[in-house]
Amino acid sequence: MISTEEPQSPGPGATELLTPAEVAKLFHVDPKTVTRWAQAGKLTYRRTLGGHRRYPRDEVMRLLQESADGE
Amino acid sequence: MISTEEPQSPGPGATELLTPAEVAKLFHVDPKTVTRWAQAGKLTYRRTLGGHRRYPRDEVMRLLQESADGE
DNA sequence: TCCGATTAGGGTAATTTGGGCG
DNA sequence: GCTGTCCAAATTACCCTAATCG
Repeated sequence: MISTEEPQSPGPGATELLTPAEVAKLFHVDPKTVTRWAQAGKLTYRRTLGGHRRYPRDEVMRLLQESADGE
Repeated sequence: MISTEEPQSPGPGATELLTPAEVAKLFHVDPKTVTRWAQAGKLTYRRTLGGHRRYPRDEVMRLLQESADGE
């Protein structure tokens, strides 16, 4: 059975990365807020060669689910 | 990323979230009252990494219709 | 290389939280 | 029991310019 999840297949060893805007929309906060979370060590991130932050999809989705009260 | 504003369809696994102020305006009550509804278990919610509450849009809209009706 | 959209910074308002009171 | 308001602290939102992304 093929997984009916996201059609993204980065491949082995590669992590799906989300832009600050994507993370911001998931939490319904400002992209700047996501940046503060990263600076506070609440979010892991990688940086592009130009200095922009990219966030691991797995990390973000996990935190999003953990934030639910029904969890 | 084109500015394709999509107020709906946030994506799989993601729920559209509203701020306490938005919910408060929809119900015409104080944001504090919305917080009490959440604490009382009458309203499900998620937390930002900073501790602020975000409420599922569909949940709020459903309760809003129920309250408007003679339920 | 040019170009639109996004992001990084910093600084300042506005909102939210939690408790308590009426 | 339920709601609105006051308070202080913390968090988030919006303002700007310059640089980066695609």
